[in-house]
Amino acid sequence: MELITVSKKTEKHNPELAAIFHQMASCYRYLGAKHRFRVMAYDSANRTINNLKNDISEYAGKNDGLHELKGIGESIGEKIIEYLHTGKINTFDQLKKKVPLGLLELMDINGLGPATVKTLHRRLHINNKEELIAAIEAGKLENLKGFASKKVENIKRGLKLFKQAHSRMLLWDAQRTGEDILQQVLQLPGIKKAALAGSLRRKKETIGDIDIVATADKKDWKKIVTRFASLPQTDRVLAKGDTRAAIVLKGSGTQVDLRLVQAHEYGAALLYFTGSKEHNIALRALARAQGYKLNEYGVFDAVTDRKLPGTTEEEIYRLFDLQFIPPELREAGREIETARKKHIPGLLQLKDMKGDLHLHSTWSDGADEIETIARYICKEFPAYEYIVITDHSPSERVAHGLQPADFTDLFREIERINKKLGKNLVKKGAEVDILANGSLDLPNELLQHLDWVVASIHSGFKKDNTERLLKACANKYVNCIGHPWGRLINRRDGYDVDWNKLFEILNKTGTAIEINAQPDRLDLPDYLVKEAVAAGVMIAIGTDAHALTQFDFMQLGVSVARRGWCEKANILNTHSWKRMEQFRKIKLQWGNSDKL
DNA sequence: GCCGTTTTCGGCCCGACTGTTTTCAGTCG
Ligand SMILES: Nc1nc2c(ncn2[C@H]2C[C@H](O)[C@@H](COP(=O)(O)OP(=O)(O)OP(=O)(O)O)O2)c(=O)[nH]1
Ligand SMILES: [Mg+2]
Ligand SMILES: [Mg+2]
Ligand SMILES: [Zn+2]
Repeated sequence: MELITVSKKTEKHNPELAAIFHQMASCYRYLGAKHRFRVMAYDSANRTINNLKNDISEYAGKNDGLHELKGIGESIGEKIIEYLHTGKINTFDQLKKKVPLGLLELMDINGLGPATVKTLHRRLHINNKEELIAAIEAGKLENLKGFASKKVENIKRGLKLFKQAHSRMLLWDAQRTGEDILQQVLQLPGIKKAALAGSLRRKKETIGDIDIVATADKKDWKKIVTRFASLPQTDRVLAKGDTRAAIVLKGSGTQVDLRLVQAHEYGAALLYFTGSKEHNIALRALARAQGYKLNEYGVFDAVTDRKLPGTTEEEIYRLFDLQFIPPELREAGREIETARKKHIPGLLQLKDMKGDLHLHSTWSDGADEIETIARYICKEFPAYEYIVITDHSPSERVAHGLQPADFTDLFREIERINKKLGKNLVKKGAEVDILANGSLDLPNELLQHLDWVVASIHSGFKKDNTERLLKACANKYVNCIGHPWGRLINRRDGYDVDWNKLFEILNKTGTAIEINAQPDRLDLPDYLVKEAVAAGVMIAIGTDAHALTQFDFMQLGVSVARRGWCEKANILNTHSWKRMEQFRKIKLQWGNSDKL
């Protein structure tokens, strides 16, 4: 236990500070085109701060700590310091005097941008949503130039929809819907090729809409767009033109964007529609600097406008002397400069996975018998060399956690099944609860007989849980910290963790950290995976499956790892069980030694 | 506002669709 030093109470400025910069960006967007680069700058600062490993004060405390962050320079850096000292940013206070904050909310309504909102404010003195609704009801918009019937109708609908504003979809759900719509698009007469693009192709943890790019002969486009707009699931058509259409699906209200190009433009179109927006802008700026023009139709000589050969994404990247950048890395990070240096890693692939390290059976709250699971894995995941049964520990009462005494029977059952299978596929494990004081829910005398121990927190989400996690790491039988952040996407924020400290101790003790692949967990999240790997921590991917179909969640775990820039070697369960045992042995040796 | 294999100043993407226009601004991808 000498490892555990009291970690400083983690301060928490990031969410509020990021929100301020987001609002400042919106204010400048409202104030007009002359501020458009400032808008990009504040948006970028907002993104950066929302994806930090540590609290911003940690970076501010270090020399150049702030400047090393992407999108934070002289001016925003000073504002961060000001905020940390005074709790306010003077420039923001000034902005708020110029731009009523209610107007920012109006700009979030579909179809309302800065120009429209400015007119409403200037001419009708509208300051917020309520006043806009009242003005519409009073018929005040009808006399306004530029606000004819259709526009007013659109605003009304936007206001109504805004009330039922829904959260972003989980990646898993969006993939199912996306595949479904994609199949229907592929059936449309004239379609040659079609693929999912946008955030879905980049495998972001949440998805705003479904983007599909397709190829067809130009003569067929009109027909295709019409057929697409009248798909059985179509609730409403948002836009319908010569080359693209957007619909809203019945029930879910999910938006689907379809973009058509000719066959030879496919690579450029896929590149465009995959994004991200920031990646596109950076690529296009690079193209321009090299005397080219890049758009969704291809690469063109900026002077002659002649199209350069090259029809695939790979060829387009190569034209700019860049390595191919996998979609998962195309965000607003440093992927382009990395590709220029040819340092893009060979990312983890699904086929690299050799086993599942987190799953539940009927011995606690899983739906299936261990034997059923084992047979299913043999059939559906023949590449797996091991699966670890990690049922819950006693304190998880609702999940029917196992009592220590139950493990004798459990071991016997696992041995029986392995014998029947003729191979040691099934390993003995547990997901042991980390109790409020950081101690474990099962005794060491039991843990020492397990092949793999996942320790995780299932209570006390409101406080800083670093100490509890560190204490669990200090147990030589704990091999992995499960769902380390404890967040549930769209439902519950993760608890506070001093990630620096945790990564350091994980590394020192030889403990792995989990990517829990449940669709609403994806925990660790991608940006922390990257940081963990940089800190030398090994990653373990577990589906946390509670039913047979959930073993497919492994692909989500792999997606998170890829977005965290992971190679095969960074992931523990790409290795043979022999290597896994070595990993465990090193920790045992550490545990038996003087521990530094 | 930020940023830098060429630039510590002068760049920071480019095109489709809508609604209202008499020739295009605004918004979105
Ligand atoms: N060049 C360029 N491309 C853009 C711009 N906005 C969007 N795109 C491209 C890149 C995006 O990934 C793609 C789809 O746009 P979306 O608005 O659906 O964004 P995306 O799918 O990335 O995220 P989402 O989860 O839908 O919010 O279109 C832009 O302003 N410029
Ligand atoms: Mg999208
Ligand atoms: Mg879209
Ligand atoms: Zn759990």
